[in-house]
Amino acid sequence: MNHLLADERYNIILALLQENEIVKLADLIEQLEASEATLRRDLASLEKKGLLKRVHGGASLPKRRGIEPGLHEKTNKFIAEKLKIAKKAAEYISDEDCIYLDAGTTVKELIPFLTGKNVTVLTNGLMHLPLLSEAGIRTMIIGGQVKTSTNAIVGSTAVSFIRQYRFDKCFLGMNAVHPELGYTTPDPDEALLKRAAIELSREAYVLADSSKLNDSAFAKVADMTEAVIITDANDESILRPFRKNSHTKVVTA
Amino acid sequence: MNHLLADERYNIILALLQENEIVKLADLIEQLEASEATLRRDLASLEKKGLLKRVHGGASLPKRRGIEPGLHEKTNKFIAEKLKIAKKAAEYISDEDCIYLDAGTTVKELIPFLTGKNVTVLTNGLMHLPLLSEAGIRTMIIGGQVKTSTNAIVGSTAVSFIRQYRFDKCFLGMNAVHPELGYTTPDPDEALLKRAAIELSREAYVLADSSKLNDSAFAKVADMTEAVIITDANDESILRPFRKNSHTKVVTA
DNA sequence: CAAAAATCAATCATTTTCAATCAAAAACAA
DNA sequence: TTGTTTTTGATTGAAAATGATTGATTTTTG
Repeated sequence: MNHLLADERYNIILALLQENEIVKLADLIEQLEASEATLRRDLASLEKKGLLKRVHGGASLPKRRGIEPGLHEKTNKFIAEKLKIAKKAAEYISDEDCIYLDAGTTVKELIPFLTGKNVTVLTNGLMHLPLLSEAGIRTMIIGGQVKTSTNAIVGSTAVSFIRQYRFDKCFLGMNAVHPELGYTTPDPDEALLKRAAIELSREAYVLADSSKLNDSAFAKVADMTEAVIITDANDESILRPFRKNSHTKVVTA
Repeated sequence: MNHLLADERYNIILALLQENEIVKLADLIEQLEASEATLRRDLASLEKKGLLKRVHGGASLPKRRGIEPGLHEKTNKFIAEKLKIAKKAAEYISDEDCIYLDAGTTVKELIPFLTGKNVTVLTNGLMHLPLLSEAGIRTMIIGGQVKTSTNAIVGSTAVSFIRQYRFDKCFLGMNAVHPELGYTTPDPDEALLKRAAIELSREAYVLADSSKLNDSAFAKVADMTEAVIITDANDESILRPFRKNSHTKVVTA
């Protein structure tokens, strides 16, 4: 087995990682018969995608939070998609930005990409705090009623709290995205907060995997034109309705 | 077998610890084939993360290990005392009360006693949220800056947030309690928030085990007369200075 | 209690690994 | 084919981790 393609090397590296939790660069050089420089680039590239974490002398599995058994089944299915979306969203974040992070699993994947960007974060998601703390990010949390089922802050207090601030960007999760009906979510309280975040941001981004597209829920958050939609869907038949309105901005991860 | 990566050594050390409760440095040198200096650094690093406790000649499991269920048993040395204090404090809480719970381990012990009392809670302690949720208590959290070292909300935003509310009672932890110097704490930001809570409450209670008595810290919170002190100390020689001022209310658990 | 042994923290030289650069090789398009 | 872009491999100085040495501190022993 002589020359391997880049993607083949990627797959082997990731497979070795799954087996051993950690791989040494020296071992990779031997097993894949590629140069040190190439494999070093491979590791850098895979780390950028969030698929592994580089350590001195090799790489290890990235720390995955949230081993709660209940949520495991739901979240795991779209984890790769969520990661792609989060990676894309991170490209829009600049140094020194003040950003709002909505509660939710997709937005959570965005946090590891914030390290080193020196951003300030305001969030209503209690589940984000451990990761934000670990990433060493200046964090503020919205005050208000704790909704225990989703570990998020909601309610009128939360809305008036958030109105004290202005953001460079906001990143929102969303339950349903529809070309004509716009962004919607089941809980009216959450909808109010999301709407406020959009209004207070210079740029608003909605992160939604393809299962949320062309669906609608009870409470309206905003029209399609009020926020950029970032999704993993690349099927043109799904995306075409969204492109009809030229003011709707669609980004594919 | 080649040299081990740092993370691999960490994992092996921790695994050995799980098996034997204690590991000798000399054994690690032999098993991991690394130098004394390296392993010494490893132990220092792991101790910094709180994953083990260094002892002369090796390392042992940290006292607070066993991460899952009973948070009640593993906080500090004074659990029994804290529990007695919390139980006493709970006697002052009535049905339908609106109460403020300060961050801190002693106040945390109070939460299980709230079940069934139909109270509304405002808190700045992120560490309280799981227990409050479990107890099914209507909970609001203060908005503001997250202080990661103590898992609490602090800062000027927090103070102005709390001023929107009024409480029937507030329950505060305290680092130091002194008969003449009053209630003090090391962090001025925390002091401001505690002081605000006292002002906004019809009745204020400070929960402090005997190790905090007759001590003082940097930032003043309030005079002794402004809050009831609940403590486990029953040594009259300790308590007498506090009783000198007849306006100071002392409760022994 | 004092001496001896063991362990510790701090420092420095050595080795290993890293990131950046550039030239050669391969893949690709016109 | 020719020219261009992408990928790869080698080289470099910088950065990080390691191992040995030192003297200070702690524990054990007599």
